[in-house]
Amino acid sequence: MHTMPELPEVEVTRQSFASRILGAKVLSLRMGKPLRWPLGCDPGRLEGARVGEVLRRGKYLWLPLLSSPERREGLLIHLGMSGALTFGQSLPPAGPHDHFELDTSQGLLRLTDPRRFGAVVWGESMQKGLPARLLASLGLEPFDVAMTGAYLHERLRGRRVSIKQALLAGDIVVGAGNIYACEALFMAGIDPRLAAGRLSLRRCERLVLAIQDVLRQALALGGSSLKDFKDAHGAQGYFQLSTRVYGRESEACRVCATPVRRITQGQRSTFFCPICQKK
DNA sequence: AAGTGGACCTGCTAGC
DNA sequence: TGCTAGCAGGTCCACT
Repeated sequence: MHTMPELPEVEVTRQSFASRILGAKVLSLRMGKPLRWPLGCDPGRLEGARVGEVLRRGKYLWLPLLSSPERREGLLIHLGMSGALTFGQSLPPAGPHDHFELDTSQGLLRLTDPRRFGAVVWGESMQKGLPARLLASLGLEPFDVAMTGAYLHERLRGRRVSIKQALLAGDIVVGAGNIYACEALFMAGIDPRLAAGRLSLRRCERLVLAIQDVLRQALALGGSSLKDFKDAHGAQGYFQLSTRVYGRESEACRVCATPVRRITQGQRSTFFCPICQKK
């Protein structure tokens, strides 16, 4: 029951427990082995707080914990590479990879994260302290109305990194990780090695649509389950059954049958079709 | 400022 | 069968 958390998986997770945990009263909080950052507060201070509406920003979730009317405290949660949240009233006993548990009046919220690149960080609000710092440099949400070809074109101007790496950096547009960046570039017919600043406005427009398209599709399929991603209900996703290039090295391109290539960019694998993605 | 590479950590699989 | 190398969904940070 672990994961592969790009935007669709994080959003699917959010939707799978947000309404069930809303209004719950915090009974206790326990941390296991260290995650990416320390929690940043005494776990006891959150007891008695009420859970507000769970929000998503990029691949982060914000869990508001209203300890009093004027306090907008909460927890910023990131799933890292291998994290998964589960929420329920009778979860199995905690295992060796369960490093965060929030017991509430409506169920137990648990983060399972073998690699521990994930994080649970307390903040007085989303706009203060460590949460604010982590969120500050995030780019636009892919479905923001301001997310247009013109915006992308403008933000990529002068950038010499490859378009693939520019997408992954997350400071221009959030949400597409390694899988969906590869998929979106394929759908837009763009060579992942192309310098970001050399994309024409027209290509930027196509790329925006492709990113939105692929994320929408993945969302509709409940996300990807590469290893065994499951949402907080335990339902798995099916997007991985339909990837066009990701994870398909040497297999035939679904459009032109040319073998899909795998290259390394910024220490990450990139999959693409050398024919369908010429420049 | 922008680009690059290292760091964090565990588990799984392919290959010998 | 058993060991080892290589790879995996992310992103921060230090350095050039």
